[in-house]
Amino acid sequence: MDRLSVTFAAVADPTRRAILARLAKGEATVGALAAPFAISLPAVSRHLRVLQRARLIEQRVDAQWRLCRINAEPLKEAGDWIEQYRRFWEGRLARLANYLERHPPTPKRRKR
Amino acid sequence: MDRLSVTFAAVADPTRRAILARLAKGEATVGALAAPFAISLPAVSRHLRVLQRARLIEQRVDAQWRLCRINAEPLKEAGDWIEQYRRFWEGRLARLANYLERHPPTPKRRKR
DNA sequence: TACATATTTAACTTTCCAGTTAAATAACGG
DNA sequence: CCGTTATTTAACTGGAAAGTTAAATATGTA
Repeated sequence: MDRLSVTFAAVADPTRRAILARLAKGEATVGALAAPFAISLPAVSRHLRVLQRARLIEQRVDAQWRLCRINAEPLKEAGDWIEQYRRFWEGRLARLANYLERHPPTPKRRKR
Repeated sequence: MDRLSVTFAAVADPTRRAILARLAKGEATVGALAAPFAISLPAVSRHLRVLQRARLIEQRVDAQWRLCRINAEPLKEAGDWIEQYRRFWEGRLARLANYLERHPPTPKRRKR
């Protein structure tokens, strides 16, 4: 899978987004990250592996703890991709599309 | 699934992103959208259903054609979510993180 | 050494996703 | 009405994802 797909897939899960939100406030251990969720620790561990594969987090070992840290850098590329489409949800084009939705141009029949 | 998850999941596929890129240039029929890909028409049809479920496209019927149109509006919310993390990949915080990565602070052992 | 804590790995289940081919549906044009 | 074109639905397959419990691994402490 390409990087962009991996990034988007990683954040397409509410648990993983919540984990990132928590890490935005600072480093945390796996246990601390797991605490708010009703799922088992192995399940969280796997979510972390997905985030790690997407390079959205990094882990550092401190004794028996794994301290997780956010690495938002892959989100830059994702944000850039989305940004391409900004003109479609704002400005002239969006208003035009909106207008056309309400006032369809006479639908020219396609002959062949 | 929540809206944001649905949106991210929809764009986490290169074929679907390519379809959106094509639609950014204007409306297209299902057949025209399918043409560039090496996959069957039913497969494309399902990709379109995923995009439609995410409300990233809309379809309009013209005789036996389904004309697809982009609706980037859901990307706004996705972009906003990503934007929250911008400060982590640029500016002070990113530089600090980078610095710390290179010069780890004396790792204080956790006692208990 | 032995125990407790933190986390991962293994093995398994269930569900979802993307692809296939073949058949169904819908609309046009002669 | 019939054949052609456009697209979807059905039925099936293979593989990946997310969850579970139980066992393994690693480290600090008594």
